Amino acid sequence: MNIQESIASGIQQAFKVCFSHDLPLEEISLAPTRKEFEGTYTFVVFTYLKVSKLSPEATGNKIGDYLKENVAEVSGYNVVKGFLNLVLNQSVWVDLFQKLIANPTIGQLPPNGKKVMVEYSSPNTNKPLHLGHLRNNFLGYSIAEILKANGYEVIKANLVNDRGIHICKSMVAYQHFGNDETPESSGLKGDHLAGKYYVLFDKEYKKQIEELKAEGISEEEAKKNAPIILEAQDMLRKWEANDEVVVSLWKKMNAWVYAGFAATYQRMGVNFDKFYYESDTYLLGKDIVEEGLSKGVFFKKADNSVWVDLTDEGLDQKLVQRGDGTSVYITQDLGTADLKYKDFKIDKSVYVVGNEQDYHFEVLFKIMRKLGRSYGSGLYHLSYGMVDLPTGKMKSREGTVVDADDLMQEMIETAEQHTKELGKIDGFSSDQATSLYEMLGMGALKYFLLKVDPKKRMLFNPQESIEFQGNTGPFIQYSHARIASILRKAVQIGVNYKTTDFSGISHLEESEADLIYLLNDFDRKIEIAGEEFSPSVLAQYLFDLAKEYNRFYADVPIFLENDATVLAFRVALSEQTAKTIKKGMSLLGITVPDRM
RNA sequence: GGUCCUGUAGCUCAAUCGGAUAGAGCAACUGCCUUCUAAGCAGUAGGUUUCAGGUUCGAUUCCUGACAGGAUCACCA
Repeated sequence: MNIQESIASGIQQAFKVCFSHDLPLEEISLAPTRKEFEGTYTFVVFTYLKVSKLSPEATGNKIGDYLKENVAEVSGYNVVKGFLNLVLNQSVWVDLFQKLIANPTIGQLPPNGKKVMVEYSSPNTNKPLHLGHLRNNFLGYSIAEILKANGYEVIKANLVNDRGIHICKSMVAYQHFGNDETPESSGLKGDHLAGKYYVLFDKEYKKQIEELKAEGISEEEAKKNAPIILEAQDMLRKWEANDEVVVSLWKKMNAWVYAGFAATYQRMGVNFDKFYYESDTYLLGKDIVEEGLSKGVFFKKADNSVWVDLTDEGLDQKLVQRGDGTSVYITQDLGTADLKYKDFKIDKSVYVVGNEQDYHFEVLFKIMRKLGRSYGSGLYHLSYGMVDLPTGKMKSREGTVVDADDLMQEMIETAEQHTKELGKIDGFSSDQATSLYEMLGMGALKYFLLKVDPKKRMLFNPQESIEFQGNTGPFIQYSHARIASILRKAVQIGVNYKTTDFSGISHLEESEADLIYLLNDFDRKIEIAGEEFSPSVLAQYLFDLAKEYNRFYADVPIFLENDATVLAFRVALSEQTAKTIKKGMSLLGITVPDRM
């Protein structure tokens, strides 16, 4: 039983004894005491005045007295208005700390026997990744790691959008303007090469529209009849008919793009257990349409099109198959959802997709639940907001995007410059220095994107957003490096912090108790982050932890301590903090250095 | 127009699902390196939580209504 549980059960007893009232354990909630007051946990008594039939103060005092007498961990209390602040015995902290360091699997909850798939990234193969994709990839990777830490078996999946009219646009433009250019001949990364032709297509398309308009054709008609768009549509038909020339071009350009993506993913530090390709899955879902019809979940209209009626759930009627029997977007998503289940027998499925698709996923999930899928209740759309630039929204076709590769490179270069200015690379080999810059640059970028609540849209200012001080990745990385330095010194002068028994310690500094409180909170934060699908919970926690450690570091000189046990305790406290930071940051996909 | 999301310090974000005097970082200003890494620590200043009502011991949080920003409402994906 942990401290909170034993206090809660003490409160339950107190209610029984003092007010002859049965209070269910789940109803008892303890909040951390605010810094200004003495105490660790606070119990708010206002709610229970009807039960106690006493004033707030008297109620608090009565419960406080009972807890002080009957709960070993509680050494004192104070009541301010209706807030009962509980002061814990100092020995509680030392005991708690000894338990923490005895646990070899820090930050890993026991297996829960459940399987979850996290689908993220899901790029289009007609253009390179940009800033928005970075948020998606970092979020997806991190939430997968967080779910693992919560005891799930996790499958990371990437559903690659490798077919459709947008892919054909790049291909048509390449046929026209490519001159057999290749990544090798152009020196461009494959995905950037494909992206170049996607932009060229749009340019030519716009030009043709203007030409048609000059001939007196309406804009609407011009958009439909520009020769190059007709060509792209024709190419899509040929692709679906397995035309040899089209398919071989498609394969060639896709291979370039995949090579480019692989390099980008590697630098991002993300990975996948399973790739799905829309070119394989786009015809799925027809059997589910049949199933839905026979179960009465779907219905047919006069033109033979198939619909689902979600008006009873506050939504509209939604088309799931066209009158001519061809699929729409949601048809294949229905099929893919089932495919994922068939492949892995998953209990839950998380889709990391931007919030512009909120409605789509609401519909998709409602349909799967109506169809009675076993995983229906485990479907979750991790919807995240856009990343805006100071100039407004990013638009790929207008070239106002922040390219992912460029941004990562820039971050790493900034980290290098910053590190050199601080003169911190004495004794580093050039390989070590390079990997440090990479670690810091990527750490800053990932932390920046992950510290914000996913569902909020956020602003990215290339000039100002990336800092290395304050609430940033490098600040936490720095704290880790500081501790690593302490540990090196401890080993050097022979401190036996791993085998010392700390139970004799009778006094703790405030910052030490606060640190233990935070360290003990790690598992709970992992749980919350998992339940809320929010890495930002962990990011915030790690910042608080690093902040608290730095406070301790400034307040308490470790190696000047005369008492060998206390000295060893402080080193052990440092080590536990380092382990927690390292594990926590790894759940965000961020690595931490031993020196910087 | 319907639906959904968001609105907190000059800026970027928090606030433990209704709790105490709303907290951090950046930017500004003051201190602290002959002591374990100053990418740090301590401090000053900065707020009518968009606005108006309501619910109650208590509201940034819940309800209603405005206002502002965004997304979506395709037989596109």
